[in-house]
Amino acid sequence: MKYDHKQIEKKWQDRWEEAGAFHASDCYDKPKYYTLIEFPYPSGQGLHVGHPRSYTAMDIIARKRRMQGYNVLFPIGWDAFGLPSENYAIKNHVHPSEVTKKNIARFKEQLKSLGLSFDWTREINTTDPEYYKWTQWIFLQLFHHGLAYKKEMSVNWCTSCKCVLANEEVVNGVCERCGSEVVRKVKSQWMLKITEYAQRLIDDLTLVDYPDRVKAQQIHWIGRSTGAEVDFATTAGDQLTVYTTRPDTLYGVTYMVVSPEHPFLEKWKGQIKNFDEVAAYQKEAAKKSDFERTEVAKDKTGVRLDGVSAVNPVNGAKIPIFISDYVLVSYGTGAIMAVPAHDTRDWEFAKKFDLPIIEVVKGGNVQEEAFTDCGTGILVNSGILNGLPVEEAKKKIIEYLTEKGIGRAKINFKLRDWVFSRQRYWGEPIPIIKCPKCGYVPVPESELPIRLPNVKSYEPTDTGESPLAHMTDWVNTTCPHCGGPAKRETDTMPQWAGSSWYFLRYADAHNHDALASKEALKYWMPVDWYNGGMEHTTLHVLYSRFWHKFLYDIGVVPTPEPYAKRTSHGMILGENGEKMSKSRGNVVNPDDIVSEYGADTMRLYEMFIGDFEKAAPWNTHGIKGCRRFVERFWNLQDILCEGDSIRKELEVPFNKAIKKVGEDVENLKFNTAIAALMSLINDITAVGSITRGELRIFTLLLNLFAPHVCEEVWKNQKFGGMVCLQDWPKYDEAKCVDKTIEIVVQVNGKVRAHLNVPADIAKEDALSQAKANEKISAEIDGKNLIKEIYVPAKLINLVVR
RNA sequence: GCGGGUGUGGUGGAAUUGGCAGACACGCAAGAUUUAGGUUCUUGUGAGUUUCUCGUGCAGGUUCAAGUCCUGUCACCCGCACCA
Repeated sequence: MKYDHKQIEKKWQDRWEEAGAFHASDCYDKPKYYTLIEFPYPSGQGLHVGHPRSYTAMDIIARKRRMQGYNVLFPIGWDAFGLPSENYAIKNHVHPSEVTKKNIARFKEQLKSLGLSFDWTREINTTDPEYYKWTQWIFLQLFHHGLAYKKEMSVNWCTSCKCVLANEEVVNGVCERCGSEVVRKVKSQWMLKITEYAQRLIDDLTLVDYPDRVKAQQIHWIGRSTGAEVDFATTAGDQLTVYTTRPDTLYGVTYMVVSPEHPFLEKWKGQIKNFDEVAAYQKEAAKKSDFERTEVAKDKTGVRLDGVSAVNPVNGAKIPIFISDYVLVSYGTGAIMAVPAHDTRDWEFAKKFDLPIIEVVKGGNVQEEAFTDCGTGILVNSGILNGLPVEEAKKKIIEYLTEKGIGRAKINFKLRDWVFSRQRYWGEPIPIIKCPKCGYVPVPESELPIRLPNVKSYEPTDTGESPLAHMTDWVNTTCPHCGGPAKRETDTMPQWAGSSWYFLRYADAHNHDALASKEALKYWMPVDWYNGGMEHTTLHVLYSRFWHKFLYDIGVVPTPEPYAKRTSHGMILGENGEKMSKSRGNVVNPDDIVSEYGADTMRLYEMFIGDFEKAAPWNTHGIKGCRRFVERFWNLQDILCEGDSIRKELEVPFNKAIKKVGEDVENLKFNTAIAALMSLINDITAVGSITRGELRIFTLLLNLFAPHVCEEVWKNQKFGGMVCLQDWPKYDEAKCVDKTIEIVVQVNGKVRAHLNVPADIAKEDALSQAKANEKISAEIDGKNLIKEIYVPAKLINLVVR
């Protein structure tokens, strides 16, 4: 019999489907296991070899859990709203839903050809009104709870997409998606108050099993800092409040800085003698995009306010106020107290503008560089704080300021609220009606979903309005509150909306009355294991944790966190070690691999390629090794011998392999799990034959990685049923150790001999055998034996002089 | 600058309570089978001046013993970045 992957793979994909082998059961008394992959965006390019890396890994976990007796949910769906489909639609004058439909069909076919054990009965699609009804419903709940609000604000505007971007979508000053320049623009936007959850998003990381690097990145992104607000009196009459993390250095303040956008500047117009200069600087700063602003970061610029100054509240010193773009209006209070002796940026600015530098923490040479160390310094020149270490001084000054009513302890976050509107067509309409009398009125829940109307042109407008704005029939409506004429919101939601809750829908994908039933959520949540890309750490994962926490607070979901465990895979790079991309010409098409070598080989190779969590370059030669392995497995059928059990000589290799494959898979060490199976097949080949019992175990193990060929062998050998529905094999710990072992004998740390001894040999026997060894005795005779090191079952080291 | 990570044969990568560095695979070489081989099988394969020595980015240290622990340093990758 020759191995023919084309015939075998299609056949078993069909049989699994006919048998419903991978359908999650709705009977809730069995233990459940929910494995999740990031549902793909069905792009026009089709599947990338990167997709199957994550999918196969979770497929392996899902298959193993089924064999371990769990009711497994391993679902799939489509994150189908988004710009590429819309742009394609604009260019080719087809409806984005048509494009999406076509792309999904292609993706589906490609995914099915990989033999992934998805439960297709729960397939979802974010662009389906039955689905986005509930995305809109969640938005309404956020609105009712004051977490969705409209705000006039300066936003990131992509000049090419003609669309607002979230902070998270701006990378190095350019649009994450298209790479075009991003500028600031003031627009009225829907915002979501993710900042309200900042602290809990940090705290609850202790409840989940995420890799440290993911936790660290989220914590860093949320950017909590503790410090104090301090009120400074000014000669203009207003109190200028600043935020500082170093209130202990208050006596060292020699000037203050406000951001160019600070509202006081307009208010103080009459008193600022050099207002022309100030206005010119403001204008210059506003023109710069964020990118330019950070590009020139090295050189500090600014203008001193002539006519207004401040007073240091602790020592009465009169201090000048500057305006400079190194202070951001969006963080803290938009103003700072500058302590050049102990802050690098303030130090640079002070040097440039020749401002005094007063040392208040001893330990460095503040005329040479800022001394920022908080651990070792002692306060000096600081009145009531003199002699205190930094941390104590912080406490004392906050107490003092609080008592006097001129300051208070304060916690700040770098995290900003989430800009939630997009001026594009292909997204969920925001279910809000703007009434001239009643303001923003939510659409009644009974009217959901608000469907996307058919428009003639999907082209975004240059005024920055959504294409929906031209649809007067759709836009003009009546106010649900007062019944008067009103207009619909024409902005749509960002792509992140549908993906912020999709894992909930899988629990009960066809429910018409709720996003999912309470019982289904209670049973299936949380997701037990979620694997995805590192690039979503501060986007999708953070956003969906936020939504989930909100839904938890209003009693919709039963768990405070959506994902109990999150892991991340490394990228698959091109053969040249660079990121795969069309422009680099190093893209590998998974279809070609599946067609030439088969899905089983492809799956094995993607798992064998290297450490799952690290990036790995694709290597076409490497695939051959995996194909050979599959064929060697297939050919085991030709060397079958009598017997239904494992023979003595293979007892240890088999027990070891069962143990190792099981453990490695749990730790994402797929590469070494496969290596263990390759070793095992080498052991079998060395023996020259295999019993039915041995082949049975091997097939059960390999089935996780290469399911099709294993089903075929399973059927050929008439083991009964389907291999994917069998029990995971057990091993005997006692049979995982060899009866005789090899002990290394070292002299002065250098290997000099190997001993074959019984595994349970006593220390004395081992030592005397070692010394009796010819080579060893030649080394040690006539020398002083100072030390004997014995590591049981491993090594002997004789130290001589 | 801050946070996270990586550095091992010709190649992808194994090896972590410190205990034989290079598992497994690719590639390469020799041999066998074959009309043929981009097939299969067998054997070999870190380097060298080969009874031995050297070898895990570099320089030190601890230890009987270091890829692994400590100190310093270099290079590269990812994320963030004037966040007070």
